[in-house]
Amino acid sequence: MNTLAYAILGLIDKDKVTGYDLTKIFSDSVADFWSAKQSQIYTELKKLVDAALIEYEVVIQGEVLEKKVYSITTKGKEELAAWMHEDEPPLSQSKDIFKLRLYFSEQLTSQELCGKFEKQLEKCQLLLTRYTIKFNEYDSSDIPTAKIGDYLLLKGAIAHLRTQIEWLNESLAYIQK
Amino acid sequence: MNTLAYAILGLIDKDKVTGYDLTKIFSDSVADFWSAKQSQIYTELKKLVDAALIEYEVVIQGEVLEKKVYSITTKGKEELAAWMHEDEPPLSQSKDIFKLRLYFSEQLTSQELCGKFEKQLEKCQLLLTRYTIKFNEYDSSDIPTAKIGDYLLLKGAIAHLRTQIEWLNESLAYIQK
DNA sequence: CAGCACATGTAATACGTTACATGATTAC
DNA sequence: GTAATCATGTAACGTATTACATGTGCTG
Repeated sequence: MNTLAYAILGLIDKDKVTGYDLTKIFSDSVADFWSAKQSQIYTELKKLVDAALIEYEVVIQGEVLEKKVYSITTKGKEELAAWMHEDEPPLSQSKDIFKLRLYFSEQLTSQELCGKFEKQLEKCQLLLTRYTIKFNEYDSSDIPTAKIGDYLLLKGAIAHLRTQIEWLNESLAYIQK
Repeated sequence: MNTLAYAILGLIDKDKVTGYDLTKIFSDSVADFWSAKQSQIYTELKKLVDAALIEYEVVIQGEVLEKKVYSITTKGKEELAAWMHEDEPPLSQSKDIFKLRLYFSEQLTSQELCGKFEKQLEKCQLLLTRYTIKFNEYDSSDIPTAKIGDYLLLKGAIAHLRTQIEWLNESLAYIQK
């Protein structure tokens, strides 16, 4: 089983969802630390059903539209619990094209590089705004146990973005001088 | 052409290297923002030679061992320059199993979660130490133009790790209370 | 009734990892 | 002389993306 399978298992365990719901979750709420495309999700769901780790109930939406609402099985819960207790792998090595290009920055003029930094800054600031809005929806004095993970992750993502923005600004100043 | 191809092109442009050298570079110096395995590197080198973006000279190491020292062609330089000027893609979505598990933290006891945070902290601290040693090798008042990218990237990686460590410590305190 | 969101699936292709396979050079 | 490092390559498999393919439901 791959990580995506466990991610799906965990999400279904949190809440009964359809494949469509998962698609949205993987492109929005958990996108900061895991992502998957629609086609991958549907194929993985099928495998999980075959492995009897999840099952589904067909629900009629409107007149005829059948949707599959998935839930986790006992066997699925066991698998998920076992995975949760596994040792963590080495620190994740992310791939970042912006940084890669920066490593080859001799190729660009100072002006061109600054332009790239400015665009990157904008993107980070936009995302920071979105995350901050989300964060402000929490009442920090009263986080329900089930939401502690979400809360801490969001806090981490915001801290990371702030540091990134600070670094981009400092680097920009450094290049301009 | 995929990003790995451009990464290799950029590295060969910086310095004549062998496939073996690239393998080390991708697992050490640039691993923080791009990585690749040995098998992938050798296949990609072959493709780049076929596309006439790089060429190689066979050098005899010792008595008989033939090694291929790659260099970039004019066509390769053009391709690299074109790629460098492309617009940046959306902010990279990294995949992080530690964070994914944190999202499902209800599955774990407080003690278990703390254990995971402590282990993660150790890993981050170890890496920070390594990066700091590297950073101290620079004379910050005199960075040669060709090394500005390296320097800024290292600075960014250190800032990122410090923030990560701070976040892990705060989160640990939060869970323990 | 139009346009967007909801809903599910498959096929082809591309990218990445693990494992296999082999041999020379160097430093101790 | 032996172990670590240098050096190159392929095969099989696993994971991920893009594109194809289709149809319903809801809101204005």
